[in-house]
Amino acid sequence: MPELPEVEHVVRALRGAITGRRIVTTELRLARIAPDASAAQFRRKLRGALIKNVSRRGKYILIELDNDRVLLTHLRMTGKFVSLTIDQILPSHAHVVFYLDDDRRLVFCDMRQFGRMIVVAKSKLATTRQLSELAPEPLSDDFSLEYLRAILARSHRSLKQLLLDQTKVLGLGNIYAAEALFLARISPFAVASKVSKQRALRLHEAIRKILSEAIEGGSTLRIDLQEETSSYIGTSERFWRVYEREGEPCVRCGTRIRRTVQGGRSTYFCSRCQRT
DNA sequence: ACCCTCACCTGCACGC
DNA sequence: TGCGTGCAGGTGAGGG
Repeated sequence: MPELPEVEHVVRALRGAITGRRIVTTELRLARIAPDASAAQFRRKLRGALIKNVSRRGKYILIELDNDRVLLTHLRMTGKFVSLTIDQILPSHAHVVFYLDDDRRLVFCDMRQFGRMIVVAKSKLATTRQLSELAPEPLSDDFSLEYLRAILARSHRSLKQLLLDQTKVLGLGNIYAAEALFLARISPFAVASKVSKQRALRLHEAIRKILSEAIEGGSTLRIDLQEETSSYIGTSERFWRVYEREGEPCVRCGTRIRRTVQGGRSTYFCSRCQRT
């Protein structure tokens, strides 16, 4: 599920659902979700805290508390939040339960158990390992064409791999990296340092377009109305131009979309539209 | 410093 | 039906 746009949707939904609530108590049911704290420490750091705001840095969710701490959450592959009343039964893979003062429970579910939570002092937020190395927000002015060109010039990796590196370009995952490269009409195998100025410009525009389109829910967004998934906070499904479309015709030229493995991950591309 | 590979998990689709 | 295989949108440890 979650690359930057999906995380942004989760953040917006969470903000509406839990801002102003107080955390009465917390149940950490699977220790590896919060590896830096015991269940008791985790509960203690959050007990009684008022949720002031919910925000995002890259794919990290920041739940800001009034006790000078921030609950950092990364959904990784399958993490989800769901809001339940006190008498609804817990879904499967419910690993963390936050009991709120409105008699609801905010539940973190994660089938693959890859998701992570950490409570950080607000004063240490900027220097915390998870956040300190991240590239600039891709939709902010800091992610300028000049920044991207500098990053490209310094790297001899393939573009696809570079785009997945959160310390270089923030927010893309396997899907949006493929989609951005398709939009920019550049091969995922192109060597970063050899990308021309014009292609760098196209890539810069494509990254911003693919992310903002997904966030603002342009024509390609359709909300999944299925009962089960719509109860999860911030869930949606989309139409992809190349991702998971192996063998189907390219939306630009009709050539069959190809899939190959690059760095151990699937890469989808049009071999005609995306020449180096 | 940089970059690659693999491990971390469960579930699901597929072929035999 | 049942079993084995491969694959899944993310990261970070470990090693070259």
